[in-house]
Amino acid sequence: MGKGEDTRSLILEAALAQASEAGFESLTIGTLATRTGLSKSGLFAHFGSREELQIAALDAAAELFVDTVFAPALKAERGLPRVRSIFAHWMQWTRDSGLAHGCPLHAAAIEFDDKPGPIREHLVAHFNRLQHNLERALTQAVEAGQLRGDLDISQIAFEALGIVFAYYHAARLLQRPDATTRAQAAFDRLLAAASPAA
Amino acid sequence: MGKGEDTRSLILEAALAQASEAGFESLTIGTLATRTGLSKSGLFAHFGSREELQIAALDAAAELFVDTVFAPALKAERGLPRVRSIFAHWMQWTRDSGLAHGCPLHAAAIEFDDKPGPIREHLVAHFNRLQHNLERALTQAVEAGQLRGDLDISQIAFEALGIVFAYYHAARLLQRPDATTRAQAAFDRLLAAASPAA
DNA sequence: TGACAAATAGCACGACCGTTCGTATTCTGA
DNA sequence: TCAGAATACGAACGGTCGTGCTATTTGTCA
Repeated sequence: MGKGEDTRSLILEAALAQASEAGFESLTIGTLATRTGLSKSGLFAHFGSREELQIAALDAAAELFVDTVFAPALKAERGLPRVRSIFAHWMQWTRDSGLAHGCPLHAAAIEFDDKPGPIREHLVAHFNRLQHNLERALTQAVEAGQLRGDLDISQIAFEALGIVFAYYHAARLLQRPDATTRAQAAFDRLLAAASPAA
Repeated sequence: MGKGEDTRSLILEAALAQASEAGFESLTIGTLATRTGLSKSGLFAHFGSREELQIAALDAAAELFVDTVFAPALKAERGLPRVRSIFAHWMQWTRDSGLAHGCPLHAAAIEFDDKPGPIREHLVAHFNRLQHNLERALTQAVEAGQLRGDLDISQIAFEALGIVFAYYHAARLLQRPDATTRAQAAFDRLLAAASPAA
């Protein structure tokens, strides 16, 4: 009950767009107030502090990520198809979720990797969950006999993350048109080396 | 001639440390003035604008990167040894160069990937140079017969960059002790798949 | 419909931002 | 040594920052 909840999620929506464009440091009360049409103090009252606002936005981003990347991948069948589906959704998740500019989680990862505090802790938890979800999908592919049994799952997840980071870098900063192709090739090679046939 | 040059490089040294700790957005006149013991206006006079200061710091970081990563690798012999040397220096270049905290270039890459302007252009140029230097070393390994002749050099460079990004992420944000091992394993696998024997 | 709570606005605060300008200090070369 | 240039400082500016406080509006339920 209450329309406070409504405006709160409107604020968070604007916050995600802002974080996507210019990072979490740019998540300022004044900017967000202008963006939502609220007054500074009116917006402020919803969170109590800037840090709480940043945490709320971070958690919202993580939730949106799960909904956009992992949830749809559940429709693909268990094992390799689901792994490939996760990767495909992952690369274009900001587009799919309306965050036209970069991945807020990636931005936060660099901005807060050296700043202890609750934001950093939330961020680490989100990335650990991402890693865990990814490893589970990979494990299922192993169980289905689609990937080698002696595989180091954690290593595959590590390298997959790297491919996505390189993709973001090439696509966004360098604006390279071959970014998608390169990332896909890297991922295919990663899975090929992990398949039992070889 | 002149002591202006001296203080200027002292300022840039402090700026690199600051950017390593908290990113380029944290490169503020006031902070840097305190850090160097100069007055705000005194420091300001050396650059004329904050943006010029940021550009100078960015260029200094890129120069330091080349001196710390590529220059020492020239001592290793041409081909695979040099490629491996580059990678080894790359992973620990911030330690080697006294920037105890993250890589400023990596931070800048995320902070400015969506902000057009001279800073972004400088950054793109630096990363293109990095890519070029890396590809040259790889090409030499191909010419020496240490890597396959039909190799897509650019693809290898793309994936190597991804491995380094994943390493930064695991080592800094997640503080995972296996970060170095994972990155080295990924790089070894990358080179193994590119070697002619297979 | 009226009372009460929830939500929002208005205003002020101290701090820091980049920048300008006039002045003082320090260095340098003849 | 002494003039002139190079360098650094201090104070002030208009802005924006996060955050309190007090009103005022808005929504909700008996």
